Amino acid sequence: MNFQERKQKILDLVEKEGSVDVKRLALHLDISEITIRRDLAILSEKGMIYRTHGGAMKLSLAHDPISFVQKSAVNADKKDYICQLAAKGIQEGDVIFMDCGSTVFRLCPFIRNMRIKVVTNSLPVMSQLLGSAVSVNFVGGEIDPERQAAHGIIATEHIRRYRANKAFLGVDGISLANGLSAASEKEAEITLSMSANSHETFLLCDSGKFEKDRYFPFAPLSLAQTLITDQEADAEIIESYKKAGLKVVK
Amino acid sequence: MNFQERKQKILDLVEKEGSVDVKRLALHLDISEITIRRDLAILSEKGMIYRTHGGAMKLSLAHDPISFVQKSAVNADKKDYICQLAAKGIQEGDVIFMDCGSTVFRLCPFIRNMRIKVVTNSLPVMSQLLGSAVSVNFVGGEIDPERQAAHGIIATEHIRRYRANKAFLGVDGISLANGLSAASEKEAEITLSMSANSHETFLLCDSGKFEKDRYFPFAPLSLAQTLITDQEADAEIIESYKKAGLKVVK
DNA sequence: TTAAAAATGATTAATTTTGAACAAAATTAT
DNA sequence: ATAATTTTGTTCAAAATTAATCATTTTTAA
Repeated sequence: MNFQERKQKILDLVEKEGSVDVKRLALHLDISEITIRRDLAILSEKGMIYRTHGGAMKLSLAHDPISFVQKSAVNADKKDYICQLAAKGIQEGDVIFMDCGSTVFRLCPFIRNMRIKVVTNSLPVMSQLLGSAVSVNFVGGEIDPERQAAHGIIATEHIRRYRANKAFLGVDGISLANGLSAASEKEAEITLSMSANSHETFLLCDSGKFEKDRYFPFAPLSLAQTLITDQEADAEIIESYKKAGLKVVK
Repeated sequence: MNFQERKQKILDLVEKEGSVDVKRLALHLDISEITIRRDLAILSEKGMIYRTHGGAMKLSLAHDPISFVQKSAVNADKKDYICQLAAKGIQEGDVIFMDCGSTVFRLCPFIRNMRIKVVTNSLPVMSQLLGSAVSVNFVGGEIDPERQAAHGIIATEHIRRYRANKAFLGVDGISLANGLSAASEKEAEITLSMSANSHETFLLCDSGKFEKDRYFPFAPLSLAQTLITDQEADAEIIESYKKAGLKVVK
C-alpha cells in the first residue's frame, strides 16, 4: 500500500466520518503510526484536512454544524427508528421538504444515496447532504446562528416558489386539544409553508412529545396526513389521533 | 510479448484495478521488473497513468479535487493584502454583497467583528461569518457542491430583493478589450445581479488576472466603480484601467 | 549475411519510503 | 498546579524502489 492509495483511503474516511485518529488509521491500513502521521502532515500541508492532536478532521463546513449533531443525539435511538420508517416513504425522483428540527436532521443518512431533490432551511441538513446523490436546494434568508437555519419572510417566499411531493417536518409538541405547537414563531412559519406547498405532510415526532403543548400552538392536527413515531407511543393516544384523521406509522 | 502488448495489458489492468504494482506486473507478464518500470515511465510520460512508488495508478484516482479552502490558499498573501484594503472600505451598519470567489472568501476574517449585514451565495463565507458580529443572509437556491454556492434563477431573484451599499466581487479575468470575464455563466449571473443591486461595486482581483480573458466575458469594466488589487500590479495596465473609468486601489 | 539499432536483463549505486527509539511538547488526569 | 499519559518531532537505520551502467539478446535493414 503506497502513499497514493493511503491518501485516497484517508481522505475518504475523513470525508465520511468527519474525523479520524492516527491509531485507528494505522490499524486499519496496516501500517505504522509514524507513517500515518507523515501522511496526515502532507495532507494538512496541502490544506486537504485539518490536523488535530491524535488525528485529523474534515475542514470546510464541518466545524459549525458539528455542534448540532451532538444536540440531535438526545433520544437518538427513537429518532433513528422514526427516520428509518420515514425513509421508506421516499421514492427516487421525489422532491421533499425538510425543516430544521433535530429529528428531521437524522433522516439524512437514510437518504444520502437516493436520487431525490431536498429543499431545506437547515444548514446541518444541507451540510450532511452536500456531495451525496441528493440534489440540495437551500432556502435563503437571514440565518439564525443558534438554530442554524434560515427563517423569515424571504425564506417562506422561497418555499412558496417550490412544490414538493412530501414534507418531513418536526414539531415540538402535539396534542388533541391544541394541535401542533412550536418553540418559536419562526419555526412554525416554516412548518406551515412547507406543509402548504407539498402534496403530503409527514410529521416526525417521538412519543415523548405526545399531549405536550409548547409556547406557540400554530396548526390543527389535520395539517399533516401522516404521523411517524416510535414504538413506545401510547396506544390510546394514537387511537385518538387516528380518529382526528391522522394516519399513524410506528 | 512486445511493448505494445504489454502496454495494452498494463492499461487494462490499471483501468480495472485502479492501481498496479511493478512486482505483480513483472510476474504476471513474465518479464523483468526493470522493463515494467521502463514501460510505466513511458506511459506516465505520455500522461496515460500516474506513476507511484512501486507501481502506478489511474489518473482520476491520483488527482485530488481541490477544496475551496485549498483554492483560497493559492496566492494567499496577495489575496489577504487585497482583502485588508477592501475591509477599510466597510463601515459599521453597511449592507454588503459577497460572492463565492476565493478572494472574497478571505475577506471574512477582516470583517468578523463589524456590525454589518452580509448577503452572500457562498457557503464558506456564511460558515466563516456565522457566530460573529456579522448578520448573515444566505442567498437560497440549488447548491452547486463543487462551487459550494447557490446559483440560478431563484438565487438571482433573491439578490434582487435586497439593496446593498457595497458589493465585493471576484472576477476570473479582466481586460481592457473584453472587460470582465468568468469561468462559468452561473458565476457571471450572480456577479451581475449583486452589482446591479448595490450602490457601489468593488472588484477584488489580484494582478495575475490582469489582461486575461476567461471562458465567459459578461460585463464591461464600468460594471464596477473600484478595483482593489495587489502591489505587484503593472503601473501601465493600471493607468489604462483608470482611463477606462475605474478607481484603482493598491 | 552482417552490422546497426533497439529492446531487455543483470548488477550496483542512489534515492525514497518506512520503522524504531527517544526526547520534547501537548494533553489529560489528579 | 503537578504528575502521568499521550502525541509529536527528530534522528538514524533498515527495507524497498528506482536510476544508471553495461552486457546480452532480439529485431531491423542494407
